[in-house]
Amino acid sequence: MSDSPAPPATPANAPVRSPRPRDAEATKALLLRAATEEFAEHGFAGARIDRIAERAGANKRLLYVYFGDKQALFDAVVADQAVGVFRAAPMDDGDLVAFAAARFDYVLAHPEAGRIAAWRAFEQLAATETEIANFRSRVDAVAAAQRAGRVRADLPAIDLFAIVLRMTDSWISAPPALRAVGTTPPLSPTRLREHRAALLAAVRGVVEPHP
Amino acid sequence: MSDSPAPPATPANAPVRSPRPRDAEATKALLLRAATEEFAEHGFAGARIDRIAERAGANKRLLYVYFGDKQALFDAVVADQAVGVFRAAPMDDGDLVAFAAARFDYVLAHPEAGRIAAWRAFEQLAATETEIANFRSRVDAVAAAQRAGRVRADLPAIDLFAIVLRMTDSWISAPPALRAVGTTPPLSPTRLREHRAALLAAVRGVVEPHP
DNA sequence: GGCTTGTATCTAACTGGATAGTTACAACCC
DNA sequence: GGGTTGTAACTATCCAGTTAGATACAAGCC
Repeated sequence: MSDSPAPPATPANAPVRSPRPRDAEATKALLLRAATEEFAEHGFAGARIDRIAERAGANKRLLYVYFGDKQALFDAVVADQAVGVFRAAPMDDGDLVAFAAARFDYVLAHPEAGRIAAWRAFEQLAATETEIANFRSRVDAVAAAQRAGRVRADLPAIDLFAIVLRMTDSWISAPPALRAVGTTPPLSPTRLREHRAALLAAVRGVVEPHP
Repeated sequence: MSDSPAPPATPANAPVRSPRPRDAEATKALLLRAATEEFAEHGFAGARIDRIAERAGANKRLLYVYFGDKQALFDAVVADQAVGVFRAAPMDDGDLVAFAAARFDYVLAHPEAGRIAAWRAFEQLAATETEIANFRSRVDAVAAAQRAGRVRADLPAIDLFAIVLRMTDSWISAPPALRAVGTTPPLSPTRLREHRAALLAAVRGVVEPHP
Protein backbone atom coordinates (compact mmCIF):
# COMPACT_ATOMS: atom_id res chain seq x y z
CA MET A 1 0.00 0.00 0.00
CA SER A 2 3.04 2.18 0.18
CA ASP A 3 4.12 1.90 -3.42
CA SER A 4 0.66 2.25 -4.84
CA PRO A 5 -0.28 5.63 -6.21
CA ALA A 6 -3.00 5.61 -3.62
CA PRO A 7 -5.41 7.75 -5.53
CA PRO A 8 -7.07 10.00 -3.04
CA ALA A 9 -10.56 11.31 -3.32
CA THR A 10 -9.28 13.96 -5.67
CA PRO A 11 -9.67 12.80 -9.27
CA ALA A 12 -6.06 13.53 -10.12
CA ASN A 13 -5.55 10.67 -12.56
CA ALA A 14 -9.16 9.68 -13.08
CA PRO A 15 -10.83 11.55 -15.88
CA VAL A 16 -14.03 9.66 -15.18
CA ARG A 17 -15.55 12.98 -14.32
CA SER A 18 -15.14 14.16 -17.87
CA PRO A 19 -16.68 17.55 -17.38
CA ARG A 20 -19.31 17.79 -20.01
CA PRO A 21 -18.47 20.58 -22.43
CA ARG A 22 -20.73 23.42 -21.53
CA ASP A 23 -22.91 23.48 -24.60
CA ALA A 24 -26.56 23.88 -23.82
CA GLU A 25 -27.74 23.28 -27.36
CA ALA A 26 -25.73 20.10 -27.75
CA THR A 27 -26.91 18.76 -24.41
CA LYS A 28 -30.49 19.59 -25.24
CA ALA A 29 -30.19 17.80 -28.57
CA LEU A 30 -28.61 14.78 -26.88
CA LEU A 31 -31.45 14.64 -24.39
CA LEU A 32 -34.08 14.92 -27.09
CA ARG A 33 -32.45 12.15 -29.07
CA ALA A 34 -32.22 9.90 -26.04
CA ALA A 35 -35.83 10.64 -25.14
CA THR A 36 -36.90 9.79 -28.68
CA GLU A 37 -35.31 6.37 -28.46
CA GLU A 38 -36.66 5.69 -24.99
CA PHE A 39 -40.23 6.75 -25.81
CA ALA A 40 -40.13 4.87 -29.10
CA GLU A 41 -39.14 1.68 -27.33
CA HIS A 42 -41.34 1.86 -24.25
CA GLY A 43 -44.08 4.42 -24.87
CA PHE A 44 -44.91 7.22 -22.49
CA ALA A 45 -45.79 5.25 -19.39
CA GLY A 46 -43.01 2.73 -19.91
CA ALA A 47 -40.28 5.29 -20.50
CA ARG A 48 -37.97 6.09 -17.59
CA ILE A 49 -36.58 9.52 -16.94
CA ASP A 50 -33.40 8.10 -15.44
CA ARG A 51 -32.78 5.93 -18.47
CA ILE A 52 -33.18 8.91 -20.76
CA ALA A 53 -30.61 10.90 -18.81
CA GLU A 54 -28.28 7.93 -18.79
CA ARG A 55 -28.67 7.36 -22.53
CA ALA A 56 -27.86 11.00 -23.15
CA GLY A 57 -24.89 10.89 -20.80
CA ALA A 58 -26.39 13.94 -19.17
CA ASN A 59 -27.74 14.74 -15.77
CA LYS A 60 -31.39 14.23 -15.06
CA ARG A 61 -31.74 17.75 -13.76
CA LEU A 62 -30.99 19.26 -17.18
CA LEU A 63 -33.93 17.42 -18.60
CA TYR A 64 -36.23 19.34 -16.29
CA VAL A 65 -34.42 22.60 -16.95
CA TYR A 66 -34.71 22.29 -20.71
CA PHE A 67 -38.04 20.60 -21.20
CA GLY A 68 -40.18 20.93 -18.10
CA ASP A 69 -41.57 17.56 -17.10
CA LYS A 70 -42.01 14.12 -18.60
CA GLN A 71 -45.15 15.04 -20.52
CA ALA A 72 -43.58 18.18 -21.99
CA LEU A 73 -40.57 16.12 -23.03
CA PHE A 74 -42.83 13.61 -24.75
CA ASP A 75 -44.64 16.43 -26.53
CA ALA A 76 -41.32 17.84 -27.71
CA VAL A 77 -40.32 14.44 -29.05
CA VAL A 78 -43.64 14.01 -30.83
CA ALA A 79 -43.45 17.43 -32.42
CA ASP A 80 -39.87 16.87 -33.50
CA GLN A 81 -40.63 13.52 -35.10
CA ALA A 82 -43.74 14.87 -36.78
CA VAL A 83 -41.66 17.51 -38.51
CA GLY A 84 -39.39 14.82 -39.89
CA VAL A 85 -42.17 12.65 -41.24
CA PHE A 86 -44.08 15.59 -42.62
CA ARG A 87 -41.05 16.85 -44.52
CA ALA A 88 -39.99 13.44 -45.76
CA ALA A 89 -43.40 12.50 -47.13
CA PRO A 90 -44.85 15.47 -48.95
CA MET A 91 -47.92 15.12 -51.10
CA ASP A 92 -47.41 17.08 -54.25
CA ASP A 93 -50.53 17.19 -56.38
CA GLY A 94 -52.27 14.75 -54.07
CA ASP A 95 -50.19 11.88 -55.42
CA LEU A 96 -51.03 9.28 -52.80
CA VAL A 97 -48.81 6.61 -54.34
CA ALA A 98 -45.72 8.80 -54.12
CA PHE A 99 -46.77 9.80 -50.63
CA ALA A 100 -47.04 6.19 -49.56
CA ALA A 101 -43.66 5.35 -51.08
CA ALA A 102 -41.92 8.27 -49.40
CA ARG A 103 -43.53 7.62 -46.04
CA PHE A 104 -42.77 3.93 -46.20
CA ASP A 105 -39.13 4.59 -46.97
CA TYR A 106 -38.79 7.21 -44.28
CA VAL A 107 -40.40 5.19 -41.53
CA LEU A 108 -38.37 2.16 -42.51
CA ALA A 109 -35.19 4.20 -42.20
CA HIS A 110 -36.40 5.87 -39.00
CA PRO A 111 -38.42 3.27 -37.11
CA GLU A 112 -38.64 5.47 -34.04
CA ALA A 113 -40.62 8.02 -36.05
CA GLY A 114 -43.31 5.47 -36.80
CA ARG A 115 -43.44 4.17 -33.26
CA ILE A 116 -43.62 7.63 -31.73
CA ALA A 117 -46.45 8.57 -34.06
CA ALA A 118 -48.32 5.40 -33.23
CA TRP A 119 -47.88 5.84 -29.51
CA ARG A 120 -48.94 9.43 -29.77
CA ALA A 121 -52.12 8.37 -31.50
CA PHE A 122 -52.92 6.00 -28.67
CA GLU A 123 -52.65 8.46 -25.86
CA GLN A 124 -56.00 10.14 -25.66
CA LEU A 125 -54.51 13.63 -25.69
CA ALA A 126 -56.13 16.39 -27.65
CA ALA A 127 -54.72 17.13 -31.08
CA THR A 128 -52.72 20.32 -31.46
CA GLU A 129 -53.57 22.98 -34.02
CA THR A 130 -50.34 22.25 -35.87
CA GLU A 131 -51.15 18.59 -36.21
CA ILE A 132 -54.62 19.33 -37.47
CA ALA A 133 -53.34 21.90 -39.97
CA ASN A 134 -50.80 19.43 -41.31
CA PHE A 135 -53.40 16.78 -41.90
CA ARG A 136 -55.86 19.26 -43.35
CA SER A 137 -53.36 20.36 -45.97
CA ARG A 138 -52.92 16.75 -47.01
CA VAL A 139 -56.62 16.06 -47.20
CA ASP A 140 -57.11 19.24 -49.19
CA ALA A 141 -54.43 18.12 -51.64
CA VAL A 142 -56.24 14.82 -52.11
CA ALA A 143 -59.52 16.63 -52.69
CA ALA A 144 -57.87 18.83 -55.32
CA ALA A 145 -56.49 15.75 -57.07
CA GLN A 146 -59.97 14.28 -57.06
CA ARG A 147 -61.39 17.36 -58.76
CA ALA A 148 -58.59 17.16 -61.31
CA GLY A 149 -59.52 13.56 -62.05
CA ARG A 150 -56.23 12.07 -60.92
CA VAL A 151 -57.76 10.26 -57.93
CA ARG A 152 -61.03 8.39 -57.72
CA ALA A 153 -63.63 10.90 -56.61
CA ASP A 154 -66.44 8.68 -55.40
CA LEU A 155 -64.95 8.35 -51.90
CA PRO A 156 -64.34 11.12 -49.35
CA ALA A 157 -60.84 12.57 -49.52
CA ILE A 158 -60.34 12.20 -45.78
CA ASP A 159 -61.17 8.51 -45.94
CA LEU A 160 -58.85 7.92 -48.84
CA PHE A 161 -56.07 9.63 -46.97
CA ALA A 162 -56.73 7.81 -43.70
CA ILE A 163 -56.79 4.48 -45.51
CA VAL A 164 -53.60 5.08 -47.45
CA LEU A 165 -51.90 6.38 -44.33
CA ARG A 166 -52.60 3.13 -42.54
CA MET A 167 -51.67 1.02 -45.53
CA THR A 168 -48.26 2.61 -45.39
CA ASP A 169 -47.75 1.16 -41.91
CA SER A 170 -49.07 -2.25 -42.85
CA TRP A 171 -45.77 -4.06 -42.66
CA ILE A 172 -43.88 -1.89 -40.21
CA SER A 173 -46.59 -2.12 -37.58
CA ALA A 174 -47.95 -5.54 -38.43
CA PRO A 175 -48.48 -7.87 -35.49
CA PRO A 176 -45.29 -9.83 -34.79
CA ALA A 177 -47.23 -13.03 -35.27
CA LEU A 178 -48.14 -12.06 -38.81
CA ARG A 179 -44.54 -11.28 -39.67
CA ALA A 180 -43.61 -14.66 -38.25
CA VAL A 181 -45.88 -16.33 -40.81
CA GLY A 182 -43.63 -15.23 -43.64
CA THR A 183 -40.17 -16.40 -44.49
CA THR A 184 -38.04 -17.70 -41.66
CA PRO A 185 -35.40 -14.97 -41.93
CA PRO A 186 -37.31 -12.08 -40.43
CA LEU A 187 -36.53 -9.24 -42.75
CA SER A 188 -34.49 -9.76 -45.86
CA PRO A 189 -34.00 -6.77 -48.17
CA THR A 190 -35.56 -8.76 -50.97
CA ARG A 191 -38.66 -9.43 -48.94
CA LEU A 192 -38.86 -5.77 -48.04
CA ARG A 193 -38.67 -4.67 -51.65
CA GLU A 194 -41.38 -7.16 -52.44
CA HIS A 195 -43.64 -5.75 -49.78
CA ARG A 196 -42.91 -2.20 -50.88
CA ALA A 197 -43.95 -3.08 -54.42
CA ALA A 198 -47.10 -4.77 -53.14
CA LEU A 199 -47.94 -1.74 -51.02
CA LEU A 200 -47.63 0.65 -53.93
CA ALA A 201 -49.64 -1.63 -56.22
CA ALA A 202 -52.34 -1.80 -53.55
CA VAL A 203 -52.40 1.98 -53.14
CA ARG A 204 -52.76 2.31 -56.90
CA GLY A 205 -55.74 -0.03 -56.70
CA VAL A 206 -57.30 2.19 -54.09
CA VAL A 207 -56.77 5.59 -55.69
CA GLU A 208 -57.10 4.98 -59.40
CA PRO A 209 -60.30 6.49 -60.78
CA HIS A 210 -63.19 4.06 -60.96
CA PRO A 211 -65.79 3.97 -63.69
CA MET B 1 -63.90 -17.98 -23.44
CA SER B 2 -66.40 -15.69 -25.00
CA ASP B 3 -69.28 -18.11 -25.45
CA SER B 4 -70.44 -18.27 -21.86
CA PRO B 5 -74.21 -17.78 -22.08
CA ALA B 6 -74.69 -18.64 -18.42
CA PRO B 7 -74.36 -15.19 -16.79
CA PRO B 8 -75.83 -12.78 -19.32
CA ALA B 9 -77.18 -10.74 -16.46
CA THR B 10 -74.29 -8.35 -15.98
CA PRO B 11 -73.23 -7.92 -12.37
CA ALA B 12 -73.89 -4.22 -12.51
CA ASN B 13 -76.12 -4.31 -9.50
CA ALA B 14 -74.05 -3.29 -6.53
CA PRO B 15 -70.29 -3.02 -6.27
CA VAL B 16 -70.78 -1.82 -2.72
CA ARG B 17 -68.45 -2.84 0.07
CA SER B 18 -70.57 -5.83 0.94
CA PRO B 19 -68.99 -9.22 1.50
CA ARG B 20 -68.37 -10.57 -1.96
CA PRO B 21 -70.29 -13.74 -2.70
CA ARG B 22 -67.73 -16.48 -2.79
CA ASP B 23 -67.74 -17.40 -6.46
CA ALA B 24 -64.29 -17.93 -7.87
CA GLU B 25 -65.36 -18.10 -11.51
CA ALA B 26 -67.40 -14.92 -11.30
CA THR B 27 -64.60 -13.07 -9.54
CA LYS B 28 -62.09 -14.26 -12.08
CA ALA B 29 -64.32 -13.11 -14.91
CA LEU B 30 -64.84 -9.75 -13.23
CA LEU B 31 -61.10 -9.30 -12.85
CA LEU B 32 -60.45 -10.22 -16.46
CA ARG B 33 -63.07 -7.79 -17.64
CA ALA B 34 -61.68 -4.99 -15.47
CA ALA B 35 -58.16 -5.76 -16.65
CA THR B 36 -59.32 -5.62 -20.26
CA GLU B 37 -60.70 -2.14 -19.78
CA GLU B 38 -57.69 -0.91 -17.86
CA PHE B 39 -55.14 -2.30 -20.32
CA ALA B 40 -57.16 -1.04 -23.27
CA GLU B 41 -57.16 2.48 -21.86
CA HIS B 42 -53.60 2.72 -20.57
CA GLY B 43 -51.56 -0.04 -22.15
CA PHE B 44 -49.38 -2.43 -20.19
CA ALA B 45 -47.02 0.02 -18.52
CA GLY B 46 -49.76 2.56 -17.83
CA ALA B 47 -52.20 0.09 -16.33
CA ARG B 48 -52.41 -0.05 -12.54
CA ILE B 49 -53.01 -3.25 -10.63
CA ASP B 50 -54.85 -1.38 -7.90
CA ARG B 51 -57.20 0.24 -10.39
CA ILE B 52 -57.99 -3.13 -11.93
CA ALA B 53 -58.89 -4.58 -8.54
CA GLU B 54 -60.97 -1.53 -7.76
CA ARG B 55 -62.79 -1.67 -11.10
CA ALA B 56 -63.59 -5.31 -10.48
CA GLY B 57 -64.71 -4.61 -6.94
CA ALA B 58 -62.37 -7.41 -5.90
CA ASN B 59 -59.31 -7.65 -3.79
CA LYS B 60 -55.91 -7.20 -5.37
CA ARG B 61 -54.65 -10.42 -3.96
CA LEU B 62 -57.11 -12.49 -5.97
CA LEU B 63 -55.59 -11.15 -9.10
CA TYR B 64 -52.30 -12.75 -8.17
CA VAL B 65 -53.98 -15.95 -7.09
CA TYR B 66 -55.91 -16.36 -10.33
CA PHE B 67 -53.55 -14.97 -12.93
CA GLY B 68 -50.00 -14.86 -11.61
CA ASP B 69 -48.51 -11.44 -12.17
CA LYS B 70 -49.20 -8.35 -14.23
CA GLN B 71 -47.63 -9.76 -17.36
CA ALA B 72 -49.57 -13.01 -17.13
CA LEU B 73 -52.76 -11.03 -16.63
CA PHE B 74 -52.00 -9.00 -19.72
CA ASP B 75 -51.34 -12.18 -21.68
CA ALA B 76 -54.66 -13.58 -20.52
CA VAL B 77 -56.44 -10.44 -21.67
CA VAL B 78 -54.72 -10.50 -25.02
CA ALA B 79 -55.57 -14.14 -25.61
CA ASP B 80 -59.17 -13.58 -24.58
CA GLN B 81 -59.62 -10.62 -26.89
CA ALA B 82 -57.88 -12.40 -29.75
CA VAL B 83 -60.43 -15.19 -29.55
CA GLY B 84 -63.23 -12.67 -29.90
CA VAL B 85 -61.78 -10.91 -32.91
CA PHE B 86 -60.79 -14.13 -34.58
CA ARG B 87 -64.29 -15.57 -34.26
CA ALA B 88 -66.05 -12.37 -35.26
CA ALA B 89 -64.02 -11.86 -38.41
CA PRO B 90 -63.67 -15.17 -40.20
CA MET B 91 -62.35 -15.35 -43.71
CA ASP B 92 -64.39 -17.80 -45.65
CA ASP B 93 -63.00 -18.46 -49.08
CA GLY B 94 -60.40 -15.75 -48.63
CA ASP B 95 -63.03 -13.06 -49.06
CA LEU B 96 -61.02 -10.08 -47.85
CA VAL B 97 -63.87 -7.61 -48.32
CA ALA B 98 -66.20 -9.56 -46.05
CA PHE B 99 -63.33 -9.99 -43.61
CA ALA B 100 -62.70 -6.25 -43.54
CA ALA B 101 -66.39 -5.52 -43.03
CA ALA B 102 -66.74 -8.00 -40.20
CA ARG B 103 -63.59 -6.87 -38.48
CA PHE B 104 -64.51 -3.22 -38.83
CA ASP B 105 -67.92 -3.82 -37.32
CA TYR B 106 -66.59 -5.91 -34.48
CA VAL B 107 -63.83 -3.54 -33.47
CA LEU B 108 -66.22 -0.62 -33.68
CA ALA B 109 -68.58 -2.39 -31.32
CA HIS B 110 -65.71 -3.54 -29.09
CA PRO B 111 -63.13 -0.76 -29.11
CA GLU B 112 -61.15 -2.41 -26.35
CA ALA B 113 -60.46 -5.37 -28.64
CA GLY B 114 -58.77 -3.14 -31.18
CA ARG B 115 -56.79 -1.26 -28.59
CA ILE B 116 -55.61 -4.41 -26.84
CA ALA B 117 -54.46 -5.85 -30.15
CA ALA B 118 -52.57 -2.65 -30.90
CA TRP B 119 -50.92 -2.48 -27.49
CA ARG B 120 -49.99 -6.11 -27.86
CA ALA B 121 -48.35 -5.45 -31.20
CA PHE B 122 -46.32 -2.66 -29.64
CA GLU B 123 -44.77 -4.68 -26.90
CA GLN B 124 -41.80 -6.47 -28.39
CA LEU B 125 -42.83 -9.82 -26.99
CA ALA B 126 -42.42 -12.95 -29.03
CA ALA B 127 -45.48 -14.20 -30.89
CA THR B 128 -47.18 -17.30 -29.53
CA GLU B 129 -47.75 -20.39 -31.61
CA THR B 130 -51.50 -19.83 -31.45
CA GLU B 131 -51.22 -16.32 -32.81
CA ILE B 132 -48.99 -17.46 -35.63
CA ALA B 133 -51.29 -20.35 -36.50
CA ASN B 134 -54.30 -18.03 -36.61
CA PHE B 135 -52.60 -15.66 -39.00
CA ARG B 136 -51.25 -18.49 -41.10
CA SER B 137 -54.71 -19.89 -41.64
CA ARG B 138 -55.85 -16.52 -42.90
CA VAL B 139 -52.92 -16.06 -45.22
CA ASP B 140 -53.44 -19.57 -46.56
CA ALA B 141 -57.08 -18.76 -47.25
CA VAL B 142 -56.03 -15.69 -49.22
CA ALA B 143 -53.52 -17.74 -51.19
CA ALA B 144 -56.23 -20.26 -52.03
CA ALA B 145 -58.52 -17.48 -53.21
CA GLN B 146 -55.69 -16.22 -55.40
CA ARG B 147 -55.30 -19.63 -57.01
CA ALA B 148 -59.04 -19.72 -57.58
CA GLY B 149 -58.88 -16.37 -59.34
CA ARG B 150 -61.07 -14.54 -56.84
CA VAL B 151 -58.23 -12.32 -55.58
CA ARG B 152 -55.50 -10.63 -57.58
CA ALA B 153 -52.61 -13.05 -57.68
CA ASP B 154 -49.72 -10.78 -58.64
CA LEU B 155 -49.03 -9.76 -55.01
CA PRO B 156 -47.97 -12.02 -52.12
CA ALA B 157 -50.89 -13.28 -50.06
CA ILE B 158 -49.26 -12.23 -46.81
CA ASP B 159 -48.85 -8.66 -48.04
CA LEU B 160 -52.43 -8.49 -49.22
CA PHE B 161 -53.61 -9.68 -45.86
CA ALA B 162 -51.34 -7.34 -43.89
CA ILE B 163 -52.47 -4.39 -45.98
CA VAL B 164 -56.16 -5.17 -45.66
CA LEU B 165 -55.78 -5.80 -41.95
CA ARG B 166 -54.35 -2.34 -41.46
CA MET B 167 -56.92 -0.73 -43.74
CA THR B 168 -59.57 -2.08 -41.45
CA ASP B 169 -58.15 -0.01 -38.61
CA SER B 170 -57.76 3.10 -40.70
CA TRP B 171 -60.48 5.09 -39.02
CA ILE B 172 -60.57 3.49 -35.61
CA SER B 173 -56.88 4.04 -35.00
CA ALA B 174 -56.41 7.17 -37.06
CA PRO B 175 -54.46 9.96 -35.38
CA PRO B 176 -56.83 12.19 -33.39
CA ALA B 177 -55.65 15.15 -35.41
CA LEU B 178 -56.82 13.51 -38.63
CA ARG B 179 -60.23 12.80 -37.20
CA ALA B 180 -60.41 16.42 -36.11
CA VAL B 181 -60.01 17.47 -39.74
CA GLY B 182 -63.41 16.05 -40.59
CA THR B 183 -66.79 17.27 -39.57
CA THR B 184 -67.07 19.11 -36.29
CA PRO B 185 -69.27 16.52 -34.59
CA PRO B 186 -66.70 13.85 -33.92
CA LEU B 187 -68.46 10.67 -34.91
CA SER B 188 -71.92 10.73 -36.39
CA PRO B 189 -73.45 7.43 -37.46
CA THR B 190 -73.82 8.81 -40.95
CA ARG B 191 -70.14 9.64 -41.14
CA LEU B 192 -69.29 6.21 -39.86
CA ARG B 193 -71.39 4.50 -42.51
CA GLU B 194 -69.71 6.65 -45.08
CA HIS B 195 -66.28 5.61 -43.92
CA ARG B 196 -67.31 1.98 -43.81
CA ALA B 197 -68.45 2.16 -47.41
CA ALA B 198 -65.23 3.87 -48.41
CA LEU B 199 -63.20 1.22 -46.63
CA LEU B 200 -64.95 -1.62 -48.39
CA ALA B 201 -64.66 0.11 -51.77
CA ALA B 202 -60.95 0.59 -51.14
CA VAL B 203 -60.48 -3.03 -50.17
CA ARG B 204 -62.24 -4.05 -53.38
CA GLY B 205 -59.79 -1.87 -55.28
CA VAL B 206 -56.91 -3.69 -53.63
CA VAL B 207 -58.06 -7.27 -54.04
CA GLU B 208 -59.88 -7.35 -57.34
CA PRO B 209 -57.90 -9.25 -59.97
CA HIS B 210 -55.76 -7.05 -62.17
CA PRO B 211 -55.07 -7.61 -65.82
C1' DG C 1 -79.10 -31.06 14.74
C1' DG C 2 -74.66 -29.43 16.73
C1' DC C 3 -69.56 -29.51 16.64
C1' DT C 4 -64.98 -29.89 14.52
C1' DT C 5 -61.85 -29.68 10.85
C1' DG C 6 -60.16 -28.64 6.23
C1' DT C 7 -60.07 -25.91 2.20
C1' DA C 8 -61.12 -22.46 -1.02
C1' DT C 9 -62.10 -17.71 -1.23
C1' DC C 10 -61.51 -13.26 0.22
C1' DT C 11 -59.45 -9.01 2.81
C1' DA C 12 -56.59 -5.25 5.04
C1' DA C 13 -52.25 -3.80 5.86
C1' DC C 14 -47.62 -3.91 4.72
C1' DT C 15 -42.90 -3.83 2.14
C1' DG C 16 -39.13 -3.02 -0.66
C1' DG C 17 -37.83 -1.02 -4.51
C1' DA C 18 -38.52 2.03 -8.26
C1' DT C 19 -39.44 6.70 -10.02
C1' DA C 20 -40.68 11.60 -11.06
C1' DG C 21 -39.32 15.59 -9.54
C1' DT C 22 -36.24 18.88 -6.17
C1' DT C 23 -32.58 20.95 -3.52
C1' DA C 24 -28.07 22.38 -2.69
C1' DC C 25 -24.13 23.33 -4.54
C1' DA C 26 -19.93 23.38 -7.75
C1' DA C 27 -17.71 24.82 -12.01
C1' DC C 28 -17.44 27.63 -15.83
C1' DC C 29 -17.46 31.94 -18.46
C1' DC C 30 -18.66 36.70 -19.33
C1' DG D 1 -20.10 39.31 -9.35
C1' DG D 2 -23.64 37.01 -11.73
C1' DG D 3 -25.94 34.26 -14.98
C1' DT D 4 -25.50 29.70 -17.05
C1' DT D 5 -24.50 24.90 -17.13
C1' DG D 6 -23.43 21.05 -14.75
C1' DT D 7 -23.54 17.21 -10.77
C1' DA D 8 -24.82 14.38 -6.77
C1' DA D 9 -27.78 13.45 -3.25
C1' DC D 10 -32.25 13.66 -1.64
C1' DT D 11 -37.48 13.32 -1.00
C1' DA D 12 -42.11 12.15 -1.46
C1' DT D 13 -44.88 9.22 -3.76
C1' DC D 14 -46.33 5.33 -6.15
C1' DC D 15 -46.80 0.62 -7.15
C1' DA D 16 -46.23 -4.48 -7.96
C1' DG D 17 -46.17 -8.04 -5.19
C1' DT D 18 -46.52 -10.31 -0.15
C1' DT D 19 -47.87 -11.45 4.50
C1' DA D 20 -50.89 -12.89 7.75
C1' DG D 21 -55.12 -13.83 8.73
C1' DA D 22 -60.36 -13.82 8.43
C1' DT D 23 -64.69 -15.81 6.70
C1' DA D 24 -67.82 -18.81 4.08
C1' DC D 25 -68.83 -23.44 3.16
C1' DA D 26 -68.77 -28.32 2.98
C1' DA D 27 -67.60 -32.84 4.68
C1' DG D 28 -67.12 -35.86 8.53
C1' DC D 29 -68.39 -37.28 12.99
C1' DC D 30 -71.17 -37.50 17.24
